Amino acid sequence: MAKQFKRTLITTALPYANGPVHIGHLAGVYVPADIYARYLRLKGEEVLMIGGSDEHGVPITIKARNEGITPQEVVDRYHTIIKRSFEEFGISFDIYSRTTSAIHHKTASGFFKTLYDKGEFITKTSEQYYDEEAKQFLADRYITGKCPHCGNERAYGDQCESCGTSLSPLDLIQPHSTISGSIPVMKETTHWYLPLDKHEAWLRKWILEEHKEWKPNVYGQCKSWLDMGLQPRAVSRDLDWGVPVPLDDAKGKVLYVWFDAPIGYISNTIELLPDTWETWWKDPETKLVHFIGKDNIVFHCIVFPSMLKAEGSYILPENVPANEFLNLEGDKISTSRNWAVWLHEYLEEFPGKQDVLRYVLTANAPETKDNDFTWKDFQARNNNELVAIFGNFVNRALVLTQKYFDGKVPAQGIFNDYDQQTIAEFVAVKVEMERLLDNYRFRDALKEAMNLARIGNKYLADMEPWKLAKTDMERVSTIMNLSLQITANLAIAFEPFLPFTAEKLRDMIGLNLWEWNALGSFALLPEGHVLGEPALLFEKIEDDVVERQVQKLLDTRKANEAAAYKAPPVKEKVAFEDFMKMDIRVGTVLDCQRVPKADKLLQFRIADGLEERTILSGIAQYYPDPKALIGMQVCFMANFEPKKLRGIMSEGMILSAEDADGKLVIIQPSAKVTNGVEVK
RNA sequence: GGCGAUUUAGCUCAGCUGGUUAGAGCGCAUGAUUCAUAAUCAUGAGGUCCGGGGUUCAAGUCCCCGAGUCGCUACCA
Repeated sequence: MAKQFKRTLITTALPYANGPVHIGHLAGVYVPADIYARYLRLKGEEVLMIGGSDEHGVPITIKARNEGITPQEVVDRYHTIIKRSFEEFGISFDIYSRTTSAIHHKTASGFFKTLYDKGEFITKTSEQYYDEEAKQFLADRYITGKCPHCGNERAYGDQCESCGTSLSPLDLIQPHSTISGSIPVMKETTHWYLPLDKHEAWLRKWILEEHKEWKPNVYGQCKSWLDMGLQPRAVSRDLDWGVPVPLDDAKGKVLYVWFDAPIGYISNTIELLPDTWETWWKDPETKLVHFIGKDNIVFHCIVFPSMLKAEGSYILPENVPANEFLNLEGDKISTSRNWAVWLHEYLEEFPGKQDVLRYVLTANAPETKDNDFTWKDFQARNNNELVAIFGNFVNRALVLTQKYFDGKVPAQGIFNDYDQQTIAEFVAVKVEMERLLDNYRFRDALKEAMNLARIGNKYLADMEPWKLAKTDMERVSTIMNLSLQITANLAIAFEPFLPFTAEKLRDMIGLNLWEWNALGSFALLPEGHVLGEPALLFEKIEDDVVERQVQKLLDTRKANEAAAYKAPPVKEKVAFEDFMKMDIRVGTVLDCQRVPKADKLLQFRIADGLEERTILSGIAQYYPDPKALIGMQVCFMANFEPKKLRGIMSEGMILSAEDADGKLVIIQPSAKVTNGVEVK
């Protein structure tokens, strides 16, 4: 814990280049990482902040296919938007690159080769779907078919977007390839796996014993994984978009994104510092810190460290300050549902207000639990805190100086006890801010910075220079000098959080010196120094502005609801004989109960006119009271291949209609019929 | 279902290894003040610390049972 480091390497989760960046990304990763980087730089420490776009993986290829463009064009588009909006927002990356770069391909495949040569991988052969027409294995997302759960015809091999359940390609009914449309066949394929189980022992010691200071959620989740026992993880996939596996017998195989992406941190460092990058990744005196969201904990605490350890020459992260999630107006942020505040849109609609958003996201950061971003809160924090406390104090100090001293820093004179006490408070706040920042508690650190402005306001209120001006200009001189020194201190204290404002303030008062250690000094502005024209640091945000934003969101929600359901296109024509192959019948529910230890499954006992049969159906969440279904007549597929689920043999499928919102409703005959009759 | 985290004033959050009347910011109320973007400063009112048991001289803080929320994971014919 008390370990001293010479330099700090900060990595930020690589945003996936299939969409722009939104406030959730910012609050969770980039704003805190940027605060940390700026703070350390201000202290004069050696720091590197690495970022980049994650540009491989199946969803990007699908997006490309849907839009009729190449994957490269997709990632070019979003990489450009993301990179530009980060820059404009003041995220101070030393480099923001991408995983499609040549350097990354070289680095990642080299990394793989090293592990391969060291014998760190095992291979496993399994059967996967293969498209004979396109002559390639099909990634989960390349297979569509009917969702066994909700009947959606366009479910993907990994997930049904209609009902949200995750699937395996083998689950799909009537699977077909999205590439050629042909029906895929099962074929053997071999992949390399990283045997995480082999790394369990040292991981246990390293995390559970040596990093007890990690955040509770991070530590707890790692412990949970380690206690469950680690499994080998495939590092390659059959796909043509990505970093090719650098082996002769690996045609058509690329590195799995999870293996590929974190190496991007390394590649981007190499791109930036081709000669000295190893100092940053291999010297034990470098402190490596990963900023991520909570969904990424296991990758960064267990998987990536295992990769680094297997390679052998790399250091391990010192901390992984994962944040929780940010919600928006009470709802989960969602790219696909377009429920988000997009950074590039914010920058356009609120020009010059980068710091307002940075402030709100930090003051309300999801550091310990999920938080909610609301426009009302955005407005309140701007008007009541930035304008009223920080902006107002600076304005008071500058306007008073203008009025009484012609805009020149007046003589300091002699500090009295109250002055000294005020100065002492500043020094105390500085110490506290350091403690908080060093422990990744940015929300509280920002609060302390605001306290400095509060101290300033109180100082002016207590000293009342506007009254003394009538009797004791010498004292007023000291008061205003001190107030200006406070202002200069604010420019330093706020730099990590509100860099644009800090710069504006520095320019305004002509402060050249700015380093963290100057914080707490009251000799930052010399007597006689001429100040610039006072300008407002922040402006009020009126009701109609935030109302418009809320309206925009509501419109989005409405549009989403309207667009939520599109009747799927009619499927391929089938012959009557094919239809007749399906044996759909009516039966009566004799019994119905939940399957233990399964969230979604209901177990039906059906009177089918012959004997009885058991059918499982994944509709438990829509029928909270299974007993109520007893006695009801249902339609079911009678000649399905029986299948064991959760240890119970299911002999058929209950037919349900899936509503627009994904809700399943059981189909039943409109009048009572005899059990076992056919439906046609 | 399993595992992890979380649940404290209207809102957002602090409360380390259990110890006098549970804290902060915002909002609210009252007062003071006018240099300032009606901003500021002071004072105050707000809490069966998710619910139920238990350990202890003493529990928001430890143990057990349960509920809500989020994440990971299993299941989805």
